[in-house]
Amino acid sequence: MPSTNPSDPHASPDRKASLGGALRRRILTMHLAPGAVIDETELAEEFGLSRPPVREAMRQLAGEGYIELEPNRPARVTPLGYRSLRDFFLFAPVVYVASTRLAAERRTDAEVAELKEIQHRFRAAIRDGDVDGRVFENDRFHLKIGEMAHNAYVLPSLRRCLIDHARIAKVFYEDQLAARHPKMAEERDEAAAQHDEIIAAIEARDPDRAEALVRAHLDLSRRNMAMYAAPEGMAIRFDN
Amino acid sequence: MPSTNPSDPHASPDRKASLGGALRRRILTMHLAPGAVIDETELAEEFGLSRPPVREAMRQLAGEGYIELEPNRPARVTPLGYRSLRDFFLFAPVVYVASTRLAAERRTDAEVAELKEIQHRFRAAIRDGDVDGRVFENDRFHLKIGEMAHNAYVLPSLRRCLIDHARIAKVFYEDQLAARHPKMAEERDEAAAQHDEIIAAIEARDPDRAEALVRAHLDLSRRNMAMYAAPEGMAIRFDN
DNA sequence: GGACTACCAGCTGTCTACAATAGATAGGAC
DNA sequence: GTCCTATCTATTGTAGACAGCTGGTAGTCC
Repeated sequence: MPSTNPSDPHASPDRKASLGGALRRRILTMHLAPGAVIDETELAEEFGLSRPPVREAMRQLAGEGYIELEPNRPARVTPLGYRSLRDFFLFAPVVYVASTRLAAERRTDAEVAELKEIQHRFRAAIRDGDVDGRVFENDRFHLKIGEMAHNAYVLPSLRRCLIDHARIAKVFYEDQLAARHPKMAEERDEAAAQHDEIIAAIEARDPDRAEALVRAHLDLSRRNMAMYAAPEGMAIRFDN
Repeated sequence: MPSTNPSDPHASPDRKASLGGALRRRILTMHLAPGAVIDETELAEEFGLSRPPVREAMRQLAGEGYIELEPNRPARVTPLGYRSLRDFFLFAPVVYVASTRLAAERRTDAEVAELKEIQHRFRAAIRDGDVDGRVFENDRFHLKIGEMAHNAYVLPSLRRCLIDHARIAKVFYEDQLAARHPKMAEERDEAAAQHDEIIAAIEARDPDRAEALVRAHLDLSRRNMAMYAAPEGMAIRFDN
């Protein structure tokens, strides 16, 4: 019985919260691939729980959009289809702009400080070549801005977008060919620089500038994704 | 044991779906007031279920924003504070406009037909003075438009807004003093007429007109809410 | 008389065991 | 040989019982 083992890292007092956090992270970083089936029994054993609390956690994750449930069928990680990309770039700007504008108007000093800490960890992950950490801290960064908006409706909307933001980004980052592309390093640095500018605009309580910056930030992602999904043809001549 | 009673209306094959639907409806129509505690045991008995499936349903509802959960504390219906009104009218236009524009671009004929059916039931509820039915069908109407947008991110965002749209409207409609106000009947008819115009714009695949209409629709609600929350002073003279 | 403490009731959280359903596999019929 | 069908297994869904926490109450001490 794994739960009786004191060295088990998951035998902590709140194993359920641990389960939820772990599942979210695995889905965001694509360690659980879109469409992958999730076995209740397996998770229960891994976290030293019985199935009912695991099932509760699954329901919650389903409500948040991480997984999808069908009756009498195993739970599956929310798929990420070709349509997701289009859907995302249609709706995400709306949510991100609303979130960032409100954050610029309503932020507290303590929140700005916390945002800077997240950005610090984000830059550290880039420096260390830690792709998962980079995806995760980027998620935390935008989520924190959503919290700073202090609006009960913005935050859940943003959360749903961020799930697929992270997963779309991960697809791009982990592609080895794309990773070697010189534009890749450029994009990485520019994204980090944009984060700094967004922080500055929010700190200065300047919604207009914050909006312009976050639009540019999303546009950078969008252009990279387009380049990745529909690259230029290879420079090969068939004339030898 | 209520579940063994064949005449029990809740002993249907899918009691859990029934539970979720009933709870959502009760919360939308304010039969479960904001902040009200929800007793698991009570619900389990009412729907002829044991507590685990009830708890699962609660988690799902929490994820969707209907209720709030805290550890070792009873579940509570999501509160509806003075800030909710402001938050709602700040963010709802953004979501409704996105939803309606996309619906106008992507709708199918079958969906338009279904939307007209919902509108038919909405008008019937108004005619019959059925306040709960009016609130519920209005919710269904806007939700259907969200489905017609065929965008995985818009729909959950809209869902969260609609929960409080229904509840805010219910506060207004059920106020007896406001109900007697002559503006009330006017607003009722105008809202229904706007629904018809929105349907027409979506059917005509005209996103711009649909956007203008839905903005006007929200503005009508907003003005009424403002009037309700901050009415003009009473016309009483203290001179006798 | 007021305040602190220990007990107690009720609820939430969890576990084990059982029932029901879906998919897979093997057997038989055409 | 192919298709259909029936059984069988693995997984999901549910029930009932137990453990742990919270809040209230009553009793006692200062």
